[in-house]
Amino acid sequence: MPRIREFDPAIALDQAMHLFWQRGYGNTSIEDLVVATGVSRHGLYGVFESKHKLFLACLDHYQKVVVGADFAFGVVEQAHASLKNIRCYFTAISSHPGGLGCLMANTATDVAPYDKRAARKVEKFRARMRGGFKTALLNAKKAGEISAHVNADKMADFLTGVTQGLAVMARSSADPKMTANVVQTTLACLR
Amino acid sequence: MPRIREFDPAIALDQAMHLFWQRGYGNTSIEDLVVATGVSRHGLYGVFESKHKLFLACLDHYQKVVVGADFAFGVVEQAHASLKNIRCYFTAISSHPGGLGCLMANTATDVAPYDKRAARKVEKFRARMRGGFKTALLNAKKAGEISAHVNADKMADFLTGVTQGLAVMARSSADPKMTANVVQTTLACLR
DNA sequence: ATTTTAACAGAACAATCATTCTGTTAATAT
DNA sequence: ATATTAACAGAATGATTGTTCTGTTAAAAT
Repeated sequence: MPRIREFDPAIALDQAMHLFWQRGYGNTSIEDLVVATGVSRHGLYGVFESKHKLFLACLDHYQKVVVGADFAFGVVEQAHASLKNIRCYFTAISSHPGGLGCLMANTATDVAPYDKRAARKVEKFRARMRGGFKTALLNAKKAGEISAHVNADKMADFLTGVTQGLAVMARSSADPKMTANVVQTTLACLR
Repeated sequence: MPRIREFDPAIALDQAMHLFWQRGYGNTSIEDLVVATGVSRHGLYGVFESKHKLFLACLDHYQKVVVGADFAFGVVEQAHASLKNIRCYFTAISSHPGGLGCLMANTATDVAPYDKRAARKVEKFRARMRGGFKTALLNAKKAGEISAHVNADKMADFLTGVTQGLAVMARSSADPKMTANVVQTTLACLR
């Protein structure tokens, strides 16, 4: 009996995510979201409840479609990923000048200190990266691609930390040569 | 003839800096600054012109008193600094759980994408770090503390990048063990 | 003592924020 | 056809934002 919804929540979520990624939580108003999604205030509130919950949903969506993409960190999370995949990942993120950085890293500095739920998602995100790197590193060790003396746990933490630094650099338009040097030196640590 | 100012702009600047560091630019209102500094709106505007200019002044102040402190990056910038100083610096920032991160790194993700003047300060800050690290690395090479094959420029870029990653981790309350692993692995790269 | 100057406290301002409300419209079930 | 349901567009709301304005007060120069 009810009137049918004229917008696709999944598409609106994706558009909202890109806006939050670009502008950050605090710099994005409901009006901005209305314009970007083409959905009325009432429509957004009806589906997502509040700006805050919409944002949290965007964090999950980001991890699904951006982080997990097989041209992004997804390449490291592939089954049987090894050194080649790690190199591939770092090469990919280093060739991304004038970028938006990483929504999770932006959230870590922006909203995590004020928002426990966002903070938890950031922490889970880091755990995810550490896990992905660790598995790939163990595979690489098994294949003899890296030294047997490498501590996979420590190295995974390290790679995760470097990734966050690269995200900050990308968002603030660091010199691409500097980014390249970070990546190059990081990969050299894996020998 | 005029009435004399009842507050010290230098003290107000320092207090404002700590507030911006803690809360970020967007999450800090003039009212917050009035409360924290004990200075009236008119007083703040009379001396600092606008919230934005006050923030920029805080970025400079931060670099002077926090970054340059000799228990912080200042230790790397000391004359004749070498490997020991770099180790000292990383050890110091790793033992800082539940911290505020780095105001410059926060600014890099928060406001730099929207504010050219802040972006320029972030870029200058990075150049400063690279320069400090490079000099210390060259000293360390000369002293035979690190391999002669180390490329000081590249390694300085790398250390700067890692530092930004550690700042993100500190601000979002990453597990101290993870931070320690990042630092440990980074320092191991210097052999 | 009086005038001058600018800092003072805080009200006032217009803009913008997230959120809610109002009346209208469209799709289905009867 | 009609009643019902919820989505629609957009106005209204109250709070908060950065900034400016108003009248008062205090220090120094005359």
